[in-house]
This record gives sequence, structure tokens and C-alpha cells, in this order.
Amino acid sequence: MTNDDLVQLFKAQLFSDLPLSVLEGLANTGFVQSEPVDAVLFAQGEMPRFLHVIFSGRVALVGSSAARPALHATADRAPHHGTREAIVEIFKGGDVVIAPAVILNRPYLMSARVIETSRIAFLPAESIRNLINENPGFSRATTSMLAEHWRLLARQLKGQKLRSGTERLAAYLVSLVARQTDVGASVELPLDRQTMASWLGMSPEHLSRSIAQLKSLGVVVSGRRASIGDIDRLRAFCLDDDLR
Amino acid sequence: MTNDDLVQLFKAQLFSDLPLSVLEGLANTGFVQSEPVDAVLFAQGEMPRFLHVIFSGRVALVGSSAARPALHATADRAPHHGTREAIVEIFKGGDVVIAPAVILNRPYLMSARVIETSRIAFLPAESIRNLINENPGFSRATTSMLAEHWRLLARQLKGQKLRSGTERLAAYLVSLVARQTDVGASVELPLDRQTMASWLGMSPEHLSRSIAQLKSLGVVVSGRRASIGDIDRLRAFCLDDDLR
DNA sequence: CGGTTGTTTGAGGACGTTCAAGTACTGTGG
DNA sequence: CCACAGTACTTGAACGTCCTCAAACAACCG
Repeated sequence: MTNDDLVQLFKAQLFSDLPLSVLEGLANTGFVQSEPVDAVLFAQGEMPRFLHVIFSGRVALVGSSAARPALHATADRAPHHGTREAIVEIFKGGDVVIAPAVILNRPYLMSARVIETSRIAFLPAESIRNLINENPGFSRATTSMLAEHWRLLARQLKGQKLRSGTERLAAYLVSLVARQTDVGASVELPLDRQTMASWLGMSPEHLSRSIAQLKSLGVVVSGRRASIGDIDRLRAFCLDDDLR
Repeated sequence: MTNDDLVQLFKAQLFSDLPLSVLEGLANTGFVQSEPVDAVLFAQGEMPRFLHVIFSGRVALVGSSAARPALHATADRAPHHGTREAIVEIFKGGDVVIAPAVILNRPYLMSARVIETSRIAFLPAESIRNLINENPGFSRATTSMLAEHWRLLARQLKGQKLRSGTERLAAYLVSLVARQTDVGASVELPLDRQTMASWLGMSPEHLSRSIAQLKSLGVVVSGRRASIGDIDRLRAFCLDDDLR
């Protein structure tokens, strides 16, 4: 691992309180690698071997299951794909990809797939578990991170249960704007439509129509740019009681 | 807090590694109380004042939002309720009710409502945060607990995104059977239909119909008893790849 | 026994998906 | 630069799922 990599690692929230010597020790047990789109970091059911720290790019957590056996079993008419998939979470630079499985040393509940070329550090699961046991500061940092992540998921689940598809899209746009520092109206969408649809929990077609619907609220989306006429109207529409 | 309460506290996973003296200290900062059905432990948006440990009974985490403003604004026809609600998680004896907000000292994302008369310990948030900082063992225990909880939610979210309502019901029944030690066919449903429906993310009416659908798979539900003819068939139906 | 509450059933409608076709957008080789 | 894929996105129509509203039952409690 180069010195530059060490700096990157340091920048990740989780490691930023670690004394340099400890961080170096940790870094030496791992390695850094570039991963192309569609690379699979790990698959649902596998035992975790590494904790993945994303330096740049984006990685999606994907849940999948076999396509349904059909209630009124109509013979074996195998459809073209055979699996249903849904993106459950998306991680980006500075994030750590699912500590829970690593910490508990239990099989992954989901797969991780690179959706934007990424540089990723692979830290051996064992090193991480040891560090948690031996370094109280790191243990506390982990606690905070997990608590944050829990809240992310909880917010997701809440949205999934009580917002419609179009409302979720609106909420997503609002969250993008919030993250941007630039004042107002125009945001860059970091995801393509397919990914976005899966992440928002709807079909790509429906996403398209949802976008069309939001036009009546002054939102225009074209390619990867979204311009928002009146953010407050959007906020009202998606029932944004989002708490930090 | 009585001695008996102390034992109960000790039984909760989270505290079972704590030295008795420390546990006593913690217990002395808090109190125990019985709460009737419909009691609200805390509301969405509030700052956490206590960590709640459930000794017995059941508590639901409820997300809520104002009812939608309607896209094609058809005047102000206020419906009878005005809020949409969804149960996001259900906790029972031995569980700790949402550590994340307490740990991070941030407003609750959801409300907690008692759905079955409960005995609950209230431990001051401040005591918990101090304990995490001062006691590495407790910090580690917290880490494990949060990791577990993350996985619970992740499983939920996954199910929500790629299972149909009826499939979720089937999965729920399967999970109930798994938890039971008694061999086979009959399970007691711990929730009433309303709560169950909300928890499974559907309307009570739809739950009713889903139950009816499962009859063709050999499941008979009547009142609070469900008898399952062939568990493996159920498992297959709901695409049960559930990993522990 | 009537009132209250909780579950079921039925009909109609909203939301969302699928399949199929059409329309950009991209890069490639001529 | 243009024609040509190939891919992504949009649009349309038909269907399914799930929700709402209203009414019928059922069970419980005074």
C-alpha cells in the first residue's frame, strides 16, 4: 500500500481517529485495487474475507433471489432471467462496505457490485476484528459508524413503506440537492436510470413516468442533469420530515 | 430498581458481559416501569433521553408522515386520519430499543409505541454514552448488537423490495416456525391482524386475502393460530434464502 | 341483547409492472 | 462526416398487485 493510499484510508471517517502507527500496521495487512464496473466484491452467502474501504467510485449492495415459483404452478416456463434483484444500499468514496458481516463473521446477506469504476482497499476481516477487540477507540468509531448506517437503512425502509415511487424519487432529488453546496436549481445525477430505478425500488419504466410526473412540480430531468424549480415544493410533495 | 430488575437487565444480551458492579451503577441511574398498550415511549423528532430495555412485552417502531398533498391537488378533502403510518421494526423481551439515536445523540427517526403490555427499563442516554466511552467491553457489545440490528433491517428491506405481500407473509410464518422449538405444524401468532399487516407492509384487507391465498399451500390461519401443512413448500414459495 | 371493535368480502380504482415498440444517445468503422 | 450498430431511455397498452371504501360478519363486553 502506497503512502498515498494510507492518506486515503485516513480520510475515511472510520479510521481517522486511529494513531498513525496502528493505521500503518493495518494497512500492511491489506492491499488496494482498482475495480471495473460490474466487478463483484463478494456474493450473497459467502463468508466475509475483507472489509472493503472505498477510496473512489461507487459500489451497490444488491439483494437477489430466485424468481418466484408461481402460486398456480404453470409448468416450467423458465423466463429469460430467473433472478430478481434489488439495490439495497449504495456506497461511495470514504464509505466502508458492510462492516456488520465482517464484525460478526457471518455470511453476507447481499452481494456487492461495482457500479462505477472504483479504487478499493481490501483489509483482512481478521485484522478488523482484532482491532475492534484491542483498540477501544476503534471500537467506539465502529459503534458510531454502525449507528449511522442503521439510521440510513431505517430511513430507507420507512420511505419504502410509506412513500410512493414518485415520492421516493422526489425525496432522492431533495437529498441530492442538500448534499450539493451549489446554491440552487441544478444537480448532477450520479447514477444511470437503471441503477436509480433499482435503488428507488421501481422499474426503469416507472422511473421514467415518475420523472414525467414531477414536471408538473417544476422539475426537469434530462440525461444526467436535473433542474429543480422550487425545492420547497418538492420537499412538501415528498413529505420530507427527514431528520439528520 | 429491585434486585429482580437487575437480573432482567443482566439477561439482555447487551449487558450480560458487564461486571456486576458496573451494571449496578448503571441500574441506579435508571428506573423500571410498566407500560400499557398504546403508550408512546418516544416520538419521531424528539431527542433521546433514555435507552429503553424491554423486559417483557412488545414495542413497535413506527414511522409516520403526513398524508400526501396529492399531485393533482383536488381541493382540501381532509380524510379521517391525516397521517400514514408503518411499523418498521418490532422489539420484544431482551431487546434494546434503538440504540443508534441514543449513541449519536440525534433526534429519533421514528416513534416507539407499546403494542403489548410491557415492563421496560429506562436508562439515561447520558449514562449509556459514558459507558461506551469508558468501558471497552461494553463498547464491543454495543458494536455486535448494532451489527445484528443492521442485518435485521437489511433483511427487512430486501424482503420489502423483492418479495410480494403474500411472499412476505409466508416468510414471516416460516420465521415464526424457525423460532419455535416445537416440531411442526402449529404456531401462535404474536400479533393481531392490524399490527401484522403494518409490519408486513400491507393493508389489513390485503393480509386477509394473502392468508386466503396461502390456503392453497396448506396453511390454515384462524384467530391467533396458524397451522402449516408443509413448511418446505412455504419455504420454497417465499424464496427463503434467509441466512442467519 | 345491543354496542363496539376487529376481521373478512366485494367492487372499483390507483399504482406499478411487463412486454413491445419507438426514439434518443454513443461510439465505431467507413 | 456519416451510416450503423448497440445501448439506454421513453412511450404506449394491457395486466397484476395492492389499496380504499363500504358492507357483512364475528367476537367480545357491558
